[in-house]
Amino acid sequence: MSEAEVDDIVVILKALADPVRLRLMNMILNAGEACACDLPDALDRSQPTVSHHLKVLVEAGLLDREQRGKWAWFHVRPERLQALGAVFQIDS
Amino acid sequence: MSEAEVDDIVVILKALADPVRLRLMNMILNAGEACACDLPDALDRSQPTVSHHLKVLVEAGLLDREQRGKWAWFHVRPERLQALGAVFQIDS
DNA sequence: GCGTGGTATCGATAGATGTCAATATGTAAT
DNA sequence: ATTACATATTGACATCTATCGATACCACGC
Repeated sequence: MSEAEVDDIVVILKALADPVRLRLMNMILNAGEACACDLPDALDRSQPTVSHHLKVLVEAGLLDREQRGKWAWFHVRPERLQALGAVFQIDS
Repeated sequence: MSEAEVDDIVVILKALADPVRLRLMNMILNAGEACACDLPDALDRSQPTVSHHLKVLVEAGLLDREQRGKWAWFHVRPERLQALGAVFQIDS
C-alpha cells in the first residue's frame, strides 16, 4: 500500500467514521437517493450540521450532489465503497 | 441499522481512520502477525505512540494481542473486518 | 532479589472535529 | 425586483485526538 493510497483510504474512512454520516450513507443507500430537505429532521441535527456532513461525504467521493429546482439530492457512489472493500480482502 | 449497530461500526471505522493504524492493519494482515518491538521503527513513530494505536485497534476488536515471553504479538481478527463489509454490501 | 529490556500508562500540548446560531448565497415563483 | 424558502458558509466553542517525554509496569535471566 503506497502512502498516497493510505491517505486516500483514510479520507474515506474518516468520512464514514461518524454516527451521523454513517446513518446518512445507510439511509441514502437504502432509499437510493435523499433530499437534503428531509435530513435535519431524520437525523435530529440542525440544517448547518447536516450540510457540513453532506459536504464531507461529497468531498470524500462517497456521495454525488444533484440540484433539482431548489432542492439538493444525493446518491451514493458505489465504486467508492468498493475501494474500501479492496483494501481488506484479497490484496496487498 | 440500529443505533447500537451504528455505534459499533463507528468504533471500527474510527479505529481504521488513521494513517498509522491503517498501515498497522495492512502490515499485520500481510505478514500474518507482527511483534510490537518492530513497529516503532517500521512506522517512524515513538514507542508510546505505537502502543496507543495498538490499544485502539485491540479495543475495537480488530487485533488480538498475544504475549510471547517479553514480546507482544498481534494478529488481525478477520471476522471484525467482515462486519464492515456487511454494512456496505447486500444489507439493510 | 536484581538488573535488563519490552511494553503500557501518565501528563502535557497542538491540532482536528462536531455542533449550532447567525448570516450569506442560491433558486424559483410572483 | 421582491419575496419565500432551500442550502451553504462563517464564527465560536467544547470536545476529542495524535504525539511525545517521562515514568511505571511487566517478564525473564541471573
